[in-house]
Amino acid sequence: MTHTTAANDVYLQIGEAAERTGLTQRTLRYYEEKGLLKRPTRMEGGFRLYSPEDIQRIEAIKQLKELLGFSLADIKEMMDAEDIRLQIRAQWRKDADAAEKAAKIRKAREVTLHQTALLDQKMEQMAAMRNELAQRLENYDRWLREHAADAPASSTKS
Amino acid sequence: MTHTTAANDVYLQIGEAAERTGLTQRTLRYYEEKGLLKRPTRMEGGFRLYSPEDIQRIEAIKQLKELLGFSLADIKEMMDAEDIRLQIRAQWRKDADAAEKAAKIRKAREVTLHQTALLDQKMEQMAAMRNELAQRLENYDRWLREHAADAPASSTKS
DNA sequence: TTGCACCTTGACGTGCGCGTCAACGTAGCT
DNA sequence: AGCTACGTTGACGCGCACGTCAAGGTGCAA
Repeated sequence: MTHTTAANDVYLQIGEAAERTGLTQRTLRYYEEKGLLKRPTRMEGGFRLYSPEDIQRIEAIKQLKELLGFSLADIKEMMDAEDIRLQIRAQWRKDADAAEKAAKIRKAREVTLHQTALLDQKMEQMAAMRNELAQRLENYDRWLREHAADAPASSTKS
Repeated sequence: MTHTTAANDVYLQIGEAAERTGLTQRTLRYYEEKGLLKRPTRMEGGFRLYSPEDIQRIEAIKQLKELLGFSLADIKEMMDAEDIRLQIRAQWRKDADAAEKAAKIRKAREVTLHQTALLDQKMEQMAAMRNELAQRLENYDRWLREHAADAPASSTKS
């Protein structure tokens, strides 16, 4: 409330955007530089203004990177596919060439299919891993239960 | 069969180990240098000999890295925990101090619990993502079905 | 219009995860 | 003993994903 620019607007300057997404300003500029983010709208003087959609996109990127460990190059591919998707939705009525639309959609479908396959593979492996860990945990717990009273003279607390 | 060292033995030199695991010799040495792999047994002249267990461990590391995108530092933590686990199993009978064993086990349990939590979180997010993709796929397919006959004069095959 | 917080674009620095030589030793066949 | 493939330890290089100044412009309140 002190002197924050456009306090009631939903558009965020880079500082606020960084804070909200948990990234740094440098990172946001870097993503933009690498084509992961489109150039956001600017104020008169050139200050970046991030729309809510921009913020969403940033958080999507963050997830893909931190959660799934994809490289920025990988993510760019995905985002490009996503862009095509949105582009399709935008041009839904304007462009009348149905054949071309079908081609685009098939392309998008293919990419999406590939992504789901990758995801499925990862999830499968993770599930297997999780089972191993769970089993391990059970073993620990069982041992601790069985030997709960065996300790000779250790302090009983903690 | 040409002149491969100890062709009938299960122990592998670094070249073969690299080939089997799909990593490079440099990477294997690097992992060893970083403490991710224990120093493997050596031949007289200092050549590394990887045991089947070593190979397994290498492949575990590879999975954790490539599949889940963990950093080598993260993986080292996990492997250290795993080492403690194996150490416990090895010293099962020798060391009689039950209290100490319990402490180790509780520590290992804690680490394992943390790992499962991380995994669960990741899996949850991935499942959500997968749903989005699946929905998208459905939309594509539906569109393609609905507009299958709409195309003006496109070839009917494919 | 001055002041300060916030922003801009370079440009160089940094840690990770290796790649890539260089110089040299070893294993095993002949 | 010699040849050659395979290995050893440095040490420097590299691309990625940013971190970190530096030098300057912008926005807004006082």
